[in-house]
Amino acid sequence: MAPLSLSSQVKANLSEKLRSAGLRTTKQRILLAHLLFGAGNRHITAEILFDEASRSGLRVSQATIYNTLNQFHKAGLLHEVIIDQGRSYFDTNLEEHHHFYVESEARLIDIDQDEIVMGDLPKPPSGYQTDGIQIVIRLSNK
Amino acid sequence: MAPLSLSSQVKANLSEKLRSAGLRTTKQRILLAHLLFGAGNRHITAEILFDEASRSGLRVSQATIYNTLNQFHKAGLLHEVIIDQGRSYFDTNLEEHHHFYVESEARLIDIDQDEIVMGDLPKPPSGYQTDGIQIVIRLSNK
DNA sequence: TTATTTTCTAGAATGATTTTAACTTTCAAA
DNA sequence: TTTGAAAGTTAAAATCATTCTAGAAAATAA
Repeated sequence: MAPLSLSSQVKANLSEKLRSAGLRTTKQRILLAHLLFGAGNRHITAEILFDEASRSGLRVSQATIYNTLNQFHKAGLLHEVIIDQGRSYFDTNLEEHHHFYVESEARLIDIDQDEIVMGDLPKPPSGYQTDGIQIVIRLSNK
Repeated sequence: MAPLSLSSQVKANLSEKLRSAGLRTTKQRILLAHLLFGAGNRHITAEILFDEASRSGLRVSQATIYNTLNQFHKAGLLHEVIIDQGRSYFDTNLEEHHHFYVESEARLIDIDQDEIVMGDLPKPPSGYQTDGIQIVIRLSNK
């Protein structure tokens, strides 16, 4: 496939996004950011992103995929969802929300925050602070 | 360390537990069941169980540790908790309950069911059924 | 006891992720 | 601009948890 070429407008927007997250702009990061953030909320694994990058015509190494996902995560651009033993999902939706997980399809489905009504959460033990809450509802085929 | 020897009473109880779960009784399974179920609720990884078994004097292969944890899980004697990328925890507490997870210590802490007040859960999409719900509250040191 | 099935084991294989070390790019300062 | 230090990228090797393999040992059934 011919290399995906991004308009300079799109590139400028993505560059700005990376810079304001404290990240340098590189060709690889711009392309990967475009794949990640260019089309609504996504749940993405390293493997999926690697395949999409390959198909889009930019040759990116696996190491760069992993580095980039981790950096974007640390910079607050992605949420990590741990739901499957041995494979990380990264969620572009940064709003607090939760997930259905369809094990048979290795697929995540968002649950809007307002679809789960929760009362008080338990206080963390002393000396600890809450870092995040994750609710996963596992689904199987009926 | 001298091999841990279990009283025949204890062995009989564990044998019964395995048999009624549909599992054959073997020396390894009895010892591992004792480590798992002999001392209140526990959150255990393959590595922890392997170390405890080694220290207790029975030489058990890693493969047996993994096989046994998976079999006990399939037989309903253990709950699997996926909370950490690339490592499974098995929980001997079969009651519905949830967890704090202290990342810096790789340690789980139970949250009693009645400490979390939840309203209605969202209905699964059509064609799917709910298999289980897991709530994890990640903690960091204050 | 004997036969059949299951379990156990060491070691190889797998699969996701991280590390290494050399090379390239970015960016700030001259 | 040039330049040089710091950061990023890469292929390949290493790591780590877990699973698989194939043969030996133990458990149950006949």
